[in-house]
Amino acid sequence: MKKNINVDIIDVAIKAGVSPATVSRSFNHPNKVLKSTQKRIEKAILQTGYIRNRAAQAIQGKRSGTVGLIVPTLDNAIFSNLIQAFSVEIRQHGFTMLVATNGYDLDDEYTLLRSLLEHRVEGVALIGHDHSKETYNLLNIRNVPVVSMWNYKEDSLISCVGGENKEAGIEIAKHISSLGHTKIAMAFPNVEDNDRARDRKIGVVEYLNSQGITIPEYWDIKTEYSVSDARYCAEELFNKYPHPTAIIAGNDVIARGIIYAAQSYGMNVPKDISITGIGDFSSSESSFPSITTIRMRPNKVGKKAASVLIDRINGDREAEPTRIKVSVEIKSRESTMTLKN
Amino acid sequence: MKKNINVDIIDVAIKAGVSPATVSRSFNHPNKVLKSTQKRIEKAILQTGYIRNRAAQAIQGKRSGTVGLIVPTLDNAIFSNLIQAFSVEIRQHGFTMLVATNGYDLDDEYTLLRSLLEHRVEGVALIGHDHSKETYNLLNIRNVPVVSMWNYKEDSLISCVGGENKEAGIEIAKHISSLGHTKIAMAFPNVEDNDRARDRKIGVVEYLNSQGITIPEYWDIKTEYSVSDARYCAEELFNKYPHPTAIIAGNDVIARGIIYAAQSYGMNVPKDISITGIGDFSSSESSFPSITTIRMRPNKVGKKAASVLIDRINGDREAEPTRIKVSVEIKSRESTMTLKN
DNA sequence: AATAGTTATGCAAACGTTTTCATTTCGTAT
DNA sequence: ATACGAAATGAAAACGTTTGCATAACTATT
Repeated sequence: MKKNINVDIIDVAIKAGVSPATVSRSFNHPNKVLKSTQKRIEKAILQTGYIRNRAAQAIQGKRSGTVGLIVPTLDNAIFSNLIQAFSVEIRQHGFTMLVATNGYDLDDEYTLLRSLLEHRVEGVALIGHDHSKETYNLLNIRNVPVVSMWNYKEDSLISCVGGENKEAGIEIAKHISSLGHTKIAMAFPNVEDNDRARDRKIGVVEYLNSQGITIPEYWDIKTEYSVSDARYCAEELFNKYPHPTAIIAGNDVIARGIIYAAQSYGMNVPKDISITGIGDFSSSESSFPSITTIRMRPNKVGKKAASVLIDRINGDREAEPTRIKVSVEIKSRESTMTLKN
Repeated sequence: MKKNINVDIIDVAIKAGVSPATVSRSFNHPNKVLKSTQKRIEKAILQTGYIRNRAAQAIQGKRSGTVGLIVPTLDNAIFSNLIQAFSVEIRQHGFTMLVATNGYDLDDEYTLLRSLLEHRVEGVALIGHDHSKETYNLLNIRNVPVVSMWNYKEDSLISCVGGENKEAGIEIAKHISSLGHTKIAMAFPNVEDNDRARDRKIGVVEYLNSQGITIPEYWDIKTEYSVSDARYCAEELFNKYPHPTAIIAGNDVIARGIIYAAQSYGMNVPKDISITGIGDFSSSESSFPSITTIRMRPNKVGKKAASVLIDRINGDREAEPTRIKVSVEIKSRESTMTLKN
């Protein structure tokens, strides 16, 4: 078996009877080379099994053809819709995606960003607005095209695409309150270093307060971003009395964990207790009961963020951040109902 | 704000009062350079804000510091445990991961593989063993270190790490059959181009046949890999009579969709119907009811696959494929019970 | 038929590293 | 002190592209 590891642009050029420059042009400026020459080059590529070397291209200081993505974790429905949509869109434009996960650790994020920049990604996508000072600094100094996904912020330092999480919190609180609930619990993850969750929580609390409802500390549950931990925490809650008549969860994954807990305790959702999520992940509509939640349109956010990033890569490096607000919307489904008394 | 986009190794060298060669060595062979010189170089790096250029490194034909990963989709719990584990392990060894999704399209996969090779990934990870002839050919010709995840195959063409999916099918069928069920339905995705699902299904069918049980065609359900489609397909099934007393799903996601369907039809799982998954994804244990399934250890597979790939990258290019079988194991949980008659 | 304008191609100099080989420096044994 | 080997460093060639500039080959205009 012939191993053609080392065929380069020169071999192709020779085979096709042209200069390396022409081969290069046929990749990067196809309109600058004669159709017939292109044919010959293509044939030579096939014959030699040539695969162009992007590293050699990237070294020119031009395009590397990659963008970087840093997410807290891949192992969670929260981001998977978003990332998938982002990935598809980015590829449509000929980019390949470098992915790194930081496990919600902002220092780690900085290291990863550096590593991505070493690979000369043309742009970077991040989640949310909580990033370390070093991260922001580096992005700024190197003038990296960047977009933050998931959370809209009108005075963000960098471009962003997302919903207004505080508004999401308000909307869901409004919904629950309008159903007559006053004995309400909350289940959120640690909001430090996590602006998405923080804004949502603030929205919930502020709205409820404005309605004269306060959430006692023993109903302010801290949980991880996982079904299992949410279930566990909810069971802890159900072991004690009194029970709330509604629980507002920080996202759909947590909501699902709580619903499982309730069901395993023999409660009926929503008859015995109403439970809400935020996010509207892909399985929330088809679960049983389907989850009342706030639609944050992860697919739209992912896709839109990709195109914002690409625009920034191709466009004016000095432009003001692009900020796109994706509207949020209440999805009233089976997991909530009017308080019976 | 000073924009230091273009600081290179030479600038650092000058600042540190050494030659570029020494700076390079301090990255790649730190033991070959004096401690005191290293200190000076590090200081110069900090002062200049230098970020090394991996593209320029990769061009030497040496290390690019990246590995490629091609998965059908990111938007699914099936792969997320796996990928997360893979990603963490790969990074531990200083690699960055290029990710591409092919949407279960094998031609697309080939294109993506080419694109990854353009970026000179040092190795590639794929899912399963169903790949196009061109893909296998390219991997072979270029002698790319490669590992296939998720499915063990004793005569695989490439290295692999995974469980034996046929065995998984047999085990789950054995479980259901041992509970006394004979009226059994199946719900699998399209098994063409998907060896994982195909092997599982074969295992199920063969074992049941050996017990004298056959699955009628109207109980052989085709579904997509999603909660919503699985739920929809199951509802179609429940609309007709007779009902099976057990349903074997191709994986946990499908099982979950079926459970929702059953619950929404007022059935109790497992009292009215037993439902099984395959895979043991992270939320299967904490859902309600928890899902009886076959543990395929996605975390272990991902982690192990990463280390196999790295070994191959660093090791003998001509070695026989490494094949690691990760044992499968039945997890009997709440979604199944003995047939009551 | 001569000229100007266009288009296609080639030449050669970059791009930012790594590495081989040569040289210098240093420590140590005589 | 001197010589020797080892360790640290530098000089320069290489890696595989891209691109500005120059040239050659056409086309269209008069």
